[in-house]
Amino acid sequence: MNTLGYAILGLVAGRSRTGYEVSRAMQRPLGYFWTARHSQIYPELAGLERDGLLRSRVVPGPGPRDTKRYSLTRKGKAALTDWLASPLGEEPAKSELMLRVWSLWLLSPDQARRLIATVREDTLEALAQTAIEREGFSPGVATTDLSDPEFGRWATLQWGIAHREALLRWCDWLLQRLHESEESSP
Amino acid sequence: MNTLGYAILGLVAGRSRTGYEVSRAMQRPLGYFWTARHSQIYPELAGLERDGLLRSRVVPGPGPRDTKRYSLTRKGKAALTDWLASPLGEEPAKSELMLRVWSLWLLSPDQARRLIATVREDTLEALAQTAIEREGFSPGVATTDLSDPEFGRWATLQWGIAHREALLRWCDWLLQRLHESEESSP
DNA sequence: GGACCCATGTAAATAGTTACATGATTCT
DNA sequence: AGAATCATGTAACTATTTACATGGGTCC
Repeated sequence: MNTLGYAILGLVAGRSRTGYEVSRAMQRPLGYFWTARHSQIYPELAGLERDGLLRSRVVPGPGPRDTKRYSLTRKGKAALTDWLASPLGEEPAKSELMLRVWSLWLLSPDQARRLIATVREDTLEALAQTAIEREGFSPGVATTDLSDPEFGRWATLQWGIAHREALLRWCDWLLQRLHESEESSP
Repeated sequence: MNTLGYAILGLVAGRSRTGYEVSRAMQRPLGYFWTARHSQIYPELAGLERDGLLRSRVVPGPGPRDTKRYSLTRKGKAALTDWLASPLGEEPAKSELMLRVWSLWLLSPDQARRLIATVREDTLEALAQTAIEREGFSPGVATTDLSDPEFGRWATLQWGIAHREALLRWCDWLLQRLHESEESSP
């Protein structure tokens, strides 16, 4: 079983979904932590059904064609909870931003400042977006009750905010250094 | 050009390196932000040399066999700086931890608490490790001078610390909620 | 009429992991 | 003697992205 499979099971566990709905959730909000394109999702859904972790029923969709709506089987729920409680390995971090920062010394202070300033702007925008998402919750069951299927969305949203706020502070710290560099060696 | 190529150029830009040294740096410290195994690195190095972005000279290594030591060409430096200043897309986030948190409602309060407590412990350990790494700097040129090849390592280390401290606070926040849940529905 | 959303698939290519292969040196 | 580190590569497999393919409905 691969991680994408568990991601899909986690989405379908909360409520039944069509492939298209899974696909949209993998853009946002789950996409903040795990992304996949529809070309990866549809074959994976078929595989999960073949393995008896999901079941589907064909229903007339809102669109022109029939859609398959997937829901979790008992076996699927067991697989998901087993995975949740299993030991968590190291997070394989991939940050193109930090990769660029590693080589920041090759840029002029002004170019470096522009790069970080842009990141700051984008982060600020993303924070405004999360503020909107947060409004969809207040102060519902999900924010206090672990057994609510929305609890995870709430908890990960909180991390999204905390993460971006930390990034914002780091940008400010770095911009401060860069301004100092610019003054001492213009 | 792919991202791995720029990661390698960034490593070789600071000082010449052998494939093995690049490989180790991709475990730590660059590995905190971009990882690659040697099986991916050696072919990529060969490709970068073929494209004229790196040049190598064969030197007798400390080990039994001759090693190729790579350094950046003018063309390679130009490619790297162009990439650094180019528009930065969205960070494709992949966090298995947050993927699990999404489905946390499926676990008992006690199981959930154990998962997050383990993450807390691991984060604390990682922070202790970064503290050791930070000592290698104090208070050298890299911490103030953007033109120092070590500046990026310093700046990314700062982010590593800030990121982990934010994660720690989020764990504490979530554990607080989970204890409340445990009391109200045991 | 054109752009965009709904809706689901397959094919081809690239990126990344795991396993195979080899062999000297240094530490325990 | 056995394990770990140095050192470099290839082969097979899995994961992910990009492109191809199709077509109705809704909004402007």
